[in-house]
Amino acid sequence: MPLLMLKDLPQYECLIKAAERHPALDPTACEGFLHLLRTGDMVFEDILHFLNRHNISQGRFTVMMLLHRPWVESSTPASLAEESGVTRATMTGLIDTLEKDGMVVREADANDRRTVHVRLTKQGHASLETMLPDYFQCVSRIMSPLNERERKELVRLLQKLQEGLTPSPLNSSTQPAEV
Amino acid sequence: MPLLMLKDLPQYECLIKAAERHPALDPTACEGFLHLLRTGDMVFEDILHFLNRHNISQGRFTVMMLLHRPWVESSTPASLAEESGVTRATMTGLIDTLEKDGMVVREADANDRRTVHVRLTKQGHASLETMLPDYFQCVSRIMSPLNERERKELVRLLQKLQEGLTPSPLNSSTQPAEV
DNA sequence: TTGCAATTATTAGCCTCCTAACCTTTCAAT
DNA sequence: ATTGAAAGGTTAGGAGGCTAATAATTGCAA
Repeated sequence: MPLLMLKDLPQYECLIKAAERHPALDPTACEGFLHLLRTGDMVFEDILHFLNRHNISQGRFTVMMLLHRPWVESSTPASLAEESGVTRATMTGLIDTLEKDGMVVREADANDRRTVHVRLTKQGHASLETMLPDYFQCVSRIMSPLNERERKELVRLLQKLQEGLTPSPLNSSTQPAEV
Repeated sequence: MPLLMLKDLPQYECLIKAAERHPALDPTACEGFLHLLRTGDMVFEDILHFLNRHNISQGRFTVMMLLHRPWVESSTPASLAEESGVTRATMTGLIDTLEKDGMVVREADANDRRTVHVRLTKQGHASLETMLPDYFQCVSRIMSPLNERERKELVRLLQKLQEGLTPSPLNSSTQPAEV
């Protein structure tokens, strides 16, 4: 289900009229809000086509990207869940499928018998490298309507919004991810 | 699952370095792309809190909003599915739950015995009116980091992206929605 | 008028996420 | 040493999407 379920966005004039009935409605806020969700949906739908082309789910692709980082040789389910933003239970299922497909292997930890290490297989690395050019072309095409200056301005505005939304600044513990 | 599964966004320097290994990677495109999905996720997470406060799902809230439009007295499941961007099968389930909760009623069509009309009950209208002030305050708070000029600029940039993504301009058949 | 295609709504079954509970292992405090 | 809390991974069950198939109805065309 898309984040924003409305197929057609309300016109600005409609928002103005609706604001007469609803004092709390801020038209420009609503307009920006709706366009934000809508654009995210359309971008993600484009990415879904990429994922379908390569017969992989969003979750499995993200796990493979995380394990493909040059300085990461292996990782644990808990760490992958944390970096991905899914629960550990969900990560177990993602790893199950990836392992069944021969993309990753589970390995026991020598010191702590609770922890498991997940590593991309040779086939996993090769499979991801096959997808990446298509992925980056996809991203470039999506952003192509904006020039360099507009992209920078967009990022600046989005960062301002993100700062206002960050619940607690304590989450900057882990190292930033890489593509 | 969030649209973007990475908890921490890659730093711009990481993108530069990754571009050395991947010729197709455009750093500024990736940066904008990642921030766009990330911001959409954070905004939507905020809305999820609103929905949980009022014990309603995103889908059911959208259906009630569509039926609450002043010029809409009733609508059909097919039309609601179309406007919401979900399948008719999904819409059947949403209406089932709303009907069970007394928010909407199904009514037979006088002329076409295939079609069903869905209408908000008095209780449905009242229930939605109770949520709306909280909803609009939520939206206003989310957009509060940007001033009027920045909001307009954001909408302009997002619209440019949307135009590049629109698959076919034939979809402008239905009337734009209202909040 | 009779038959066939299109449309409406629904049902059934699948997938993937989630929460809650569970078992094992580790670690720390007594 | 022992016990209890914390952490890692997994399992079980539920919610909500989706596609595909089904049943009833309509409308058009031969």
